[in-house]
Amino acid sequence: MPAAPAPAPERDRPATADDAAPAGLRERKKRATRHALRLAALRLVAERGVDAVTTDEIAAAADVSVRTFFNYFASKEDALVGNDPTLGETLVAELVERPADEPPLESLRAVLTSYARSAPLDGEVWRLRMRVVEANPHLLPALHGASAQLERRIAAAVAERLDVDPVTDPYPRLVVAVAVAAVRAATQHSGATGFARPLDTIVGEYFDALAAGLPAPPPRPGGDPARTGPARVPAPGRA
Amino acid sequence: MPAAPAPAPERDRPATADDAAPAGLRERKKRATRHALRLAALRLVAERGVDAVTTDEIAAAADVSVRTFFNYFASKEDALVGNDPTLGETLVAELVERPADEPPLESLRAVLTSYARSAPLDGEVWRLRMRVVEANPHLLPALHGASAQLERRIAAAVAERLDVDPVTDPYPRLVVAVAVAAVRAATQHSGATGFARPLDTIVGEYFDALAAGLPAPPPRPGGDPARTGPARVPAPGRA
DNA sequence: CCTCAAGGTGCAGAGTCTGCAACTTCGCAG
DNA sequence: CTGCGAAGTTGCAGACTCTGCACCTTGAGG
Repeated sequence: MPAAPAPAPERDRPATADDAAPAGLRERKKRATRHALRLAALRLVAERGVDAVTTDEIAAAADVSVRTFFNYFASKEDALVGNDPTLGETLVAELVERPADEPPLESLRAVLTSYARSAPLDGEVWRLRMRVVEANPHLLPALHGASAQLERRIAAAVAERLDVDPVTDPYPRLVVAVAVAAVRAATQHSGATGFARPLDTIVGEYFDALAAGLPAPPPRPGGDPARTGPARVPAPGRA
Repeated sequence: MPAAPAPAPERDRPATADDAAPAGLRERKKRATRHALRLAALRLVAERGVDAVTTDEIAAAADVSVRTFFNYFASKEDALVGNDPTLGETLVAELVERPADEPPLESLRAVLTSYARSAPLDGEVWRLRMRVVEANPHLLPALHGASAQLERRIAAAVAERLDVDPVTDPYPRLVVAVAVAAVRAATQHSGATGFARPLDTIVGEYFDALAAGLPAPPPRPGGDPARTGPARVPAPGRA
């Protein structure tokens, strides 16, 4: 099933922004600091729990002042579960390059699988993040909230592509909300199953399921009560 | 067009929990205090903005101590955008009463439209909430996050109904994430259009769109560039 | 009445986060 | 290579959020 016939080109530059873009020294240092802070936060929290780690300690671990920590992240939670600030524009940029007549769900599929392909580059962050959220469920709201601004931004872009009013027309909001929800579900699934299969594959399958109208899963095929296969999305793919 | 043929019974007791359940004096007082606090918070923030209102002032406006405020809400944001703490169990309770062989998306549709029917009972809270979030976009993450715990709880219930493993099986997470996203999108749309049409109708339409695989909207019917109709979801309904 | 438990309150203290005013470092001409 | 402006870092003061704890107050039920 990962043998998708590549329905569209989708061969751009993913660019997670944590990417190794060869920029000036300043820019590189900034990225490094940001990354160091995030990693320090995640590592500390992973071993002690959210409440037992202060911004003081995180900053110290990354060798910067607390003030600097707050120059990079709006809050402790942001450091743990926040998205890269450039992600929104990156995704929108990829979106506008999709063929204008492509159905929105299809465009989003392309853009988001592309994202899912590049995101896990930063393996440790992902793993830690999932572990930390699992261990501190009260971070869940923050995790979900992290994509809120993103969602709004992308919905605006979709509205523009469709040439409809972004506030009164329901469609862009809906597709984007649903698409982002699917990506989040995929991410959680990926984390819950130990990152066994590539994230973009899972995201692709979820979009298949979406496009098929989320059909109910096979109604108890055999009768084995402990059915717990690795991952089995209803729709096999629209290849 | 809201003349939906009522595909399923869905005639239970919605019960928003801000419901007027005739309980003991203690219980009534608690509800009243909670409501007073929420309302006070929303009103103050609506006119001054989030950062210009302190928990002190909110508590004062509701005639309780700050400490009590925090007994009711985990944070200022929680008071503004948080869900009622009983909502999760209420929804799950309704969910388990759906016929066992009903497709999950259908069950969720029933439960969530029912919720959408009862929620707007508390008109002022809804209106203020939407207004406040619109005026303070940095609340958006909190708004999205508010349903995170809910989502997890419902997904667990769906997994149980389907008798699959809630952590390794992707389906429950996906349907629920998507369904909740649809409800949120509907809520936002409803707010953005001045609550012109009943929320449950909108939610119903969104579920139609979901079940139909989120088809692209009609590709520019005439050619009028300023097309801004009241609300026009692609799928007319699967009646 | 009387008692118990649930809820409300005040206080102290830890921690988060922001504005401001230096100070240091990078990028870029001249 | 030298110097200047922009960008980034830092420390500090201070407002605010949130929690634990001990002590009251009040509704529920004998």
